[in-house]
Amino acid sequence: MAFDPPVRVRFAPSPTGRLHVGGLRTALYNYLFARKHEGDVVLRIEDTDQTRSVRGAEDDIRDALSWVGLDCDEGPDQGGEYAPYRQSERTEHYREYAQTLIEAGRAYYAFDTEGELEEMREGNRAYDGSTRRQMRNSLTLSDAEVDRLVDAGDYVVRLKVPRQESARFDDVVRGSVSFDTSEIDDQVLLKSDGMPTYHLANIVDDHLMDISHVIRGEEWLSSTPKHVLMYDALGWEPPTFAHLPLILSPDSDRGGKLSKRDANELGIPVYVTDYREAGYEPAALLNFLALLGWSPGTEEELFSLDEMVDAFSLDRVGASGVQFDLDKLRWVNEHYIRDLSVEELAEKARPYVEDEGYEVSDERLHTICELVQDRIQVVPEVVTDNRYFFEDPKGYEEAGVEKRWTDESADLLLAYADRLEDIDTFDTDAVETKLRTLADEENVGAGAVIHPARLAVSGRSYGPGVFGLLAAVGKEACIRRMHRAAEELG
RNA sequence: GCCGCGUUCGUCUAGCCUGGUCUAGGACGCCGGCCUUUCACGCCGGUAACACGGGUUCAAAUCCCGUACGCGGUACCA
Repeated sequence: MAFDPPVRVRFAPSPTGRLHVGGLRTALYNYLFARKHEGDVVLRIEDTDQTRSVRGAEDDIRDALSWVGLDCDEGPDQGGEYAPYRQSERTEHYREYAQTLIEAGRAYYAFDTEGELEEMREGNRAYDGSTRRQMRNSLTLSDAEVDRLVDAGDYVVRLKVPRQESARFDDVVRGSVSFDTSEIDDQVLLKSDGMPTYHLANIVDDHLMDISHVIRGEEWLSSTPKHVLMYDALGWEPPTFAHLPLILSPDSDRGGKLSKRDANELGIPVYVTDYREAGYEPAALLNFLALLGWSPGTEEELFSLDEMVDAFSLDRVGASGVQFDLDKLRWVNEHYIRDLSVEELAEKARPYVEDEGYEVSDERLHTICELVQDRIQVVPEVVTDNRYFFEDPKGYEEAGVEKRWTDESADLLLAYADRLEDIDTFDTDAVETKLRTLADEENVGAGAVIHPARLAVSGRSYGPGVFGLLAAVGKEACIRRMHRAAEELG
């Protein structure tokens, strides 16, 4: 469905740090909406704060987006007819419109020092219609003085917010939102270093780039009336706004936006590229994120990117904050892992296996992956959850021993180990046959051997089917581990 | 503090706009069972919610008002 004025959305991160999952979700929703309506996605880098800019951040953003496969139509890399796409390279535009605003009487120069501003704030006043007359600006100083100060170059431009008006706008997810302008202060538009603030740059670029829909986080909701005032002052039509619910920390006691600290303390990655390191499937991350704040209205939960594009609609986006749920992400990821071919899984798992210092042949890794594929949730668990494939167990799971190890276990295990010696082709069928005949001859249930064998070889009471497990661990190791378990567990 | 936004199972949500079909549906998690003389997958079942108080109405999760709570904003940060 294409819109009349063509849909153009922008994802506008600031390179003050690596791309956050919340940022990725914003990018996703923009992407889904644009693709759904056959529109364009613009990547715009909002680097107007030179002091907070972090080297490498832009590369990380690029990396993250390309890893998950959200491709933009225009941006610093691919260019486009609205270039440049870095705000630091567009300063002349901002200066031009700041000037227009001043000439229209909708903005003014201000020369207050930091000390003067501080003093005002201590008096609990805001720089607004009620105080601007007491400050040092082009509204209170003589023209000659203003010219002199402007020439000296040390000034800012502030928006002249009208008193006692209502600034209202429609938000796709929240409906009509309105603010009384007396609550809004005279926001700085152009900083003393010549750079624009977010507010100015944002509306100038959105207008110049023909952005039709502004889809961004709720933290921007309160600054939107300022933007609406500026659109009005410049005689521009504002875009359609959609403010997305914030992603909150899953720790309800802590509350607030999901932060870097939560990441470390709750084991949740916050940066997109950390999800890559942690072995999540990019498609799964996207799928999970889509569901965090949006609902298709059906009972489907698993979507490919294309399916999401199809099902997406902004008016099915919720308005309340959502807690990040790592368990749910893992569940989604689990499904994507099952959809992988064994070869793909093995290929993805290899680096994690090698990082742990283990060596393994392609053939054996393939066998291991086959065994564990439907019981892991993230790729690295091929090794972290199944170390016994690579080294002898360092101990035995206590609960398992308690439940499964009996007085006769050691003898049965030793007998089984003996019979394993006779096997030439040590495969799943062979170890199973040996075990079942032993159980028959000893007149015990197969479980009487199965459980101790699993415990001895893997150190645990759960895992892949035992016979496949034993075969994959190999003859020598199995026999060695059984002897050791018989000794240690008696 | 002030302003704005929000509030359905522990969590993500459907339902709310267009009151009755909601003894509130699904999913994650958790618990139990089946399958497997093993583990998991799978399947089946269970657990658990309309923040509170007033209205309006024959009827309210759904509409209105208030309160509480949560979140966001309140910078020459984005």
